[in-house]
Parts: sequence; structure tokens; C-alpha cells
Amino acid sequence: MKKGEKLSESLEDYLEVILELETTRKVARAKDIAEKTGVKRGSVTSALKSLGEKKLINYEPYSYVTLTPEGKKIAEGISSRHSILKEFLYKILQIDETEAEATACRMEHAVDQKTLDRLVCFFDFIYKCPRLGVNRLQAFMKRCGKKIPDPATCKKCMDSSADEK
Amino acid sequence: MKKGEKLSESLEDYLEVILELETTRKVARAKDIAEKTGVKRGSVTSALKSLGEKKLINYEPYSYVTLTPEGKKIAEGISSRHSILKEFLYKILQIDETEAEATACRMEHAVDQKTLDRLVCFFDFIYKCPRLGVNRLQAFMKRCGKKIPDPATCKKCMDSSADEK
DNA sequence: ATACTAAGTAAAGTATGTCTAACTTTTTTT
DNA sequence: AAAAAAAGTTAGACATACTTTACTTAGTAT
Repeated sequence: MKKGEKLSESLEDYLEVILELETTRKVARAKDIAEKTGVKRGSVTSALKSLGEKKLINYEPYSYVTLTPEGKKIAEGISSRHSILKEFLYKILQIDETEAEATACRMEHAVDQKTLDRLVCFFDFIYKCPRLGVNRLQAFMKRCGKKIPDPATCKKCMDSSADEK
Repeated sequence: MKKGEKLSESLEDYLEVILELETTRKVARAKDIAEKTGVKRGSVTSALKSLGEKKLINYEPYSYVTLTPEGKKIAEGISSRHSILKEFLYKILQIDETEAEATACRMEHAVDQKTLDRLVCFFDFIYKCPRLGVNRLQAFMKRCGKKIPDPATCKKCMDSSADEK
């Protein structure tokens, strides 16, 4: 698996699921992979063969699979993308958790490393800038679309202490 | 084209490009579509047939194509997703324009309407909240990863007027 | 230990979406 | 108006990724 070649979204999903299963149940079995990814068992076999050829998993027919170091690195990368995106959707945009989860799943294949780095940096600002106050943003997002603060509200807010709710 | 069925990423891309060509050159021709999408002419023909069957474009062999009202609605939706995502990447995360463009292209197929609505709402806060001051956030993002403000800097910022650079 | 059941695999079929190469239609040039 | 060029189409091939059905292997229970 050369660095230049990039995995299909489908194979990325398999790796992510395998990592999750390895973590929660020690080993990943085809049946569980099928359930988690929502595909049939037969499809899993093909995917595992493909991942095995790419040296991303240790695959022996009729046995459970484990990630190779290379595969694990990739899986962890995807998982990290997922978490960061979900955090943005859930914590910043205040989208409900289930939906945030699903959208993060779709987005995780589309973002590159730079965007993620920037997102993390962005979180840093949002969470730490005392002038902003993350609660203030979150409160605004929660009533998103309902009403935009009028100038008077803004003035009041400006005069208040930064750390308050 | 029922509301429930959703287009493949590929077909979404074609619609988006067709809209763009209709806008900039009045009509969309297969050759231009091929260039914009980066596929060969033969592939475009197949895609156009498929879009034609779905009543999203008016397709007659050997003629240029136009979007049906339904197709236009979808294309505009995708285009809007693209713009909003690009704005987030470019204006907020301060990713350079070319890269923001490319990433938005990949992400536009993954986000749903709710996420977009929230993003727009989020922009509203970021741009309008005088306490935050969008310039402050942008300045922070520009030097992203270089250094995080120390408490002293924060204090100084808190004491300064909100609208300053 | 054998028979049963659950899990895994294999093969054949479907659907997308791409390419190439040959062919047809349209447009342009002369 | 005929020839040449450009644009569009068709057909066959390939890759991915999925399903279904039938078969094989592994694990469990008696």
C-alpha cells in the first residue's frame, strides 16, 4: 500500500469498522463487520481479500481478521477525522448526536489533513477565547434560525462580563 | 425523479457542471462537460442519458443539453452547498482558495440540508457578533498552529475594544 | 464422535461509472 | 458543395462494490 494510492470510501469504512471491533471485542469477525457496515456477508469476504492484498489486514480464510500496523494507522486516521467532524457538528453546530454521527460518517472521506488541522485549531479558538465564550456561541446555535440578536441585545452582551452564560 | 431517490455523487457533479455551463455559456455541450468534469467524452454521453431518463436534463442526441426545472433545482442546491462549504473553509478556516475549492467539491456530496442551515446560521454569528470580531478569529486562524495566545494576550484583548483588528 | 448450526467463502449476476476505439453526425473550411 | 475537422455516440472492456445462492469450514451440543 503505497502512500500515493488512496483507498475507496468503502474500504476506508471497512478499516474503520475493523478497528472498532478490535477495540471493543478484541477481534473482528466477518459477521460483525457485515452487521456494522450494513452489507451482506459475501460482500465482506471480497472486501477482506482486497484489504489483505493491500497488506492492511491480516487475512486468513475462515479466521478472524486483525489490522496490520499500516492498516491500523490508516484506520486510526479515519477514526480521528470522524471524531473531529462529529465534534464540529455536534458541539459547535449543535446538531443532534445521531445526525452528527451520520453526517460525520459521510464527510470523513472528503476532508484532507489540512482541513482537519485547521478544524482542531479552530476548536482551540472557540473553546478558549474568553471574549467569545463558547457558551454564547452554543446558545446562539441552539436557537438557530429563530431570531438574530438585535443591536440592543448585542450592546447588552458587550457590556456584560465575557465568561457569563 | 422522486424525492426519495438520491443521485450518485457522479451525477450530482454532472448537474453542477451543466448549471455552470448554462450560466456562463448559455448552453452546455458534451465536450465542455467532459473537460470540466475531467472524464472522457464517451463517459459524458452515458451520464447524459442517465440524467435524461431521470428527467433532470433535456437530452437529445447530437444536441446541447439544458436542465429541466427539476434538474436546475437540484443543481442549484448542490451549487449552494458548494459555496457554503467553500466559504467555511476559505473564510473561516483560512485554507487557501484552490484547496478550499477542491475540498468543498468533495464535501458537497456529504452534507445534508440541516448542516448547511446550521452553517449559515453559524456564519451569521461569526460575522455579526461584535464581541468576537471576525477579524480576530481570522487572524488567529492565519497563524494556526504557530502559537496559542497566552493568558496575558487574552487579557489585553479582553480589555481592548471589540471592533479593532 | 457425530450431527447440527453458525460463520465464512465462492461463483454468478447486477449496477455504476469509467476508458478506448471505431463510427456517425454536425460544423467548419476551402 | 465537398472535404476535413470537431463533436457526439456506440460498443466492448474493465474495475468496484454490492446481492443471492449454494457450498465449505468451524464451533457447539448432545
